Amino acid sequence: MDLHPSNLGLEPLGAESSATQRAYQALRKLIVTGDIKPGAKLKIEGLRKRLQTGASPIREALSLLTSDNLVERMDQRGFRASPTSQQNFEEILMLRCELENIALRQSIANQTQEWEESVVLSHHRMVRSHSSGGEDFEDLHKAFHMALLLNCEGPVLLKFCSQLYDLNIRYRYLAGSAMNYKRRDVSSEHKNIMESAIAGDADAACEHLLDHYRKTGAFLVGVLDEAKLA
Amino acid sequence: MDLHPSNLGLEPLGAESSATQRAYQALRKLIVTGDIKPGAKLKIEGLRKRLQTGASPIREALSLLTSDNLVERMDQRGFRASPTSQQNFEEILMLRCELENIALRQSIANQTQEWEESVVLSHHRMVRSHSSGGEDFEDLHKAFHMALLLNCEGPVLLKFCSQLYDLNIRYRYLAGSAMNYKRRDVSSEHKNIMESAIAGDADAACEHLLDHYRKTGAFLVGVLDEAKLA
DNA sequence: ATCATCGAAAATGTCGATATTATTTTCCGA
DNA sequence: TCGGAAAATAATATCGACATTTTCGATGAT
Repeated sequence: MDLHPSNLGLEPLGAESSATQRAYQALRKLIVTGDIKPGAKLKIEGLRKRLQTGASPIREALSLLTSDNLVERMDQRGFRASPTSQQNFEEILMLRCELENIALRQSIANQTQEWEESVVLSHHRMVRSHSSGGEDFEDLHKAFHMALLLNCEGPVLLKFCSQLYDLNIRYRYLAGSAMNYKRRDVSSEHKNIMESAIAGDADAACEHLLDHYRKTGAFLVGVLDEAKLA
Repeated sequence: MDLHPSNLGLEPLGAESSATQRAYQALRKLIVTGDIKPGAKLKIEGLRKRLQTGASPIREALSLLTSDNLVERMDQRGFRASPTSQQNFEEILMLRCELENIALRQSIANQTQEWEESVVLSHHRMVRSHSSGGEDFEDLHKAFHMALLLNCEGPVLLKFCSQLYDLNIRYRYLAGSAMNYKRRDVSSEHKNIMESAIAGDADAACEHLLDHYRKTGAFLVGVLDEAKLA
């Protein structure tokens, strides 16, 4: 019964029905992963050839991405990928902490068996992909974090969280995607979050979650600083 | 130097440059004010005639509105105005309280002379329009509330607040726009917020602000309940 | 009489072309 | 030689037409 298509970016990416959806997903990925650099101009003609589709779907996809804060529209001068900055990163981090704190507490308050199981399952899949060096780790990582929140019964809140996740992960790709997770022991952090959440201890779960974000954040600021990004 | 066009919905609506912008603003207004009813199907052909423009601008405008949560896209079945519900209203109210609380505190923390003046000015304009029964009261009311937050130096946060404001005001129109403000003494609430903010008292300002929202919210839930909306 | 299936009508999504607008290059004058 | 205006170039924004999909209604069988 879910009529909302651009749901949370967690659909099976394989066979999208409309060309617009394909272009939307493809462009989103290109921008989030950094294949299209922050601030880069997005020329319709170039994208048309790159994605093998017409101009209309491209244009609609860009319009959708505009309101996701991944693309900016310059009134009669086309589109460009949203620029990055340390200020922007810190704002995203702050908003993520605030909103996910709310969402996670609600999720835990509404605790059900199905939700518990979905959290355990998504965690397991993420861990398995990580140890086997799976290519889909990033998707599963997002799936895990969203699974934690998904029980909160607030569609708008969830959408904000999903948007902010994508905005944030963009900075991780900028710093080199593999590196971060090898150098930090992030597994135990995930495990702590999951276990506290399942145990119904909202305070502990949120503390672990926000800690996780702030540590990742501090780490990233350091790396990005070296890379002279901002 | 502000390149972002769909800024916060506070631009002069008069002469938009592109047809897409015109359609976007027009459709937004039609939906927010309830001229287009919640859940109504948005047929391209109909809108094309109604707004005197081509199909492409309409489609792009609808795509933009989709990410603003004012329009929903059904994969191969066109668009429709987002439905309303009491749950949705309560979520919006909650998020507004959380986010504006953050934004207002930051605004006050960054207090400057220009900001103070813009708050006073926008308040005065709103009051004047109200007493003279001006047609633009709703726009000025939004301008006042946004002016309070505008100093917070967080573009994403501001955008969220602006979006939530529009989602919220939609419910007020649903209940009959004039009625609400006549029956409640909202003037003193506004005044309290403004004076506390200018005085630099963040705690008091936020308390007044959230109180203002919660009172309006409770009032609206009552009215909407009678109207058997949700 | 009810339900399923088929067909007609309408609406969506997509494409190619065109006019308008921005950008770059060139050329002329100071 | 440098600055600025004007033409040339490129890119965007918009339109109209077409193909595909959905929806609604009618027909016919059980």
